[in-house]
Amino acid sequence: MGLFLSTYINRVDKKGRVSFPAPFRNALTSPTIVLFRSNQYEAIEGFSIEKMEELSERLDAFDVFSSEQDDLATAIFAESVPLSIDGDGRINLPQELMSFAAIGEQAAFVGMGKKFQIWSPASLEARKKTARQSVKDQKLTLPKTQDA
Amino acid sequence: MGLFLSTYINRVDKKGRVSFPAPFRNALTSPTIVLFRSNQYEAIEGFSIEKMEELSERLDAFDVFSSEQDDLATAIFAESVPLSIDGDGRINLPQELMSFAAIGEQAAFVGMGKKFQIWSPASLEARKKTARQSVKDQKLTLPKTQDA
DNA sequence: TGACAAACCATGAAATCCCATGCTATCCCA
DNA sequence: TGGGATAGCATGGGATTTCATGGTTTGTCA
Repeated sequence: MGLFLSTYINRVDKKGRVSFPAPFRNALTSPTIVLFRSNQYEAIEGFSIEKMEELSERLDAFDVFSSEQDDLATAIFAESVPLSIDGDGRINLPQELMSFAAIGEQAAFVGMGKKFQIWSPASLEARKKTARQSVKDQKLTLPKTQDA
Repeated sequence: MGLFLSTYINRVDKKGRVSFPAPFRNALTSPTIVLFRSNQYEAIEGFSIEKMEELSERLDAFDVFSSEQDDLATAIFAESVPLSIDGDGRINLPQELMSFAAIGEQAAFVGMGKKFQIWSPASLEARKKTARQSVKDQKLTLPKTQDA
């Protein structure tokens, strides 16, 4: 599976339909995604269905004893919404998620590698600013991979 | 994967197409590159999509739902622009990146080893001048191993 | 039969592909 | 070594396809 990269802003029509960005579609191996509320922001978070299955396995294997993880997993799996991409490359954003993320006429699809988020464009701008700042301030860097 | 070396200046046509220098193409293993705004200069930076995949793996070291992961992913992946090189060896420079780097009719491709930059030729000249001066003044040398 | 969701169709704009051209560097052979 | 043939490359223009987006019809289920 490819990566979700870049940011795309698409229009939400009155039926709640939005075009799922073509590059994101190409990153998927199956036309099904899973959406749920971000636990940090007023935004929607999403994975491919494969990633969701992988998460589930990981939780089963390692994290059963962390109650914190368990709560999170429970919340996510319980509240997640599976959506399929229609023949025209669109998804139907559930009303409840839209209002949670304050999404109106436009939705910003934000690529984050293996996951993506959906924001109201206005909130996203602020978020990007603080993300950049936070990386700078905390001097966050990516750890090196162990060479195989 | 080979290295990006030397500097090439190519013409940007009215559709926003530029020939991606042949030696740079040969340095790639897949015809997809990723561009983003340099955070130091008014220039575009880029590398191969493989590099991006490597970054994604490193990001996996963080917990999926941690704010560190989120900050990094937002700062890195959300701002990037994937582009594929067409059958004629050209890319389509997004308008937004072009104006950020003040690129008009010509684009200068600057090889920097594993990454490259794209400049407006004029800005590049200025930059080269100060870079040379800085090397002279500070007697900069290369570390034995360097971070990307 | 009515209401809602899903499939289907239409359209304009933008990105991509395809073909053509001329220039330059390289090759090849006398 | 000279010089013509050849191939690679940057560049331009037109044709074609993709994509986002809007509307219409069909299907489904109460």
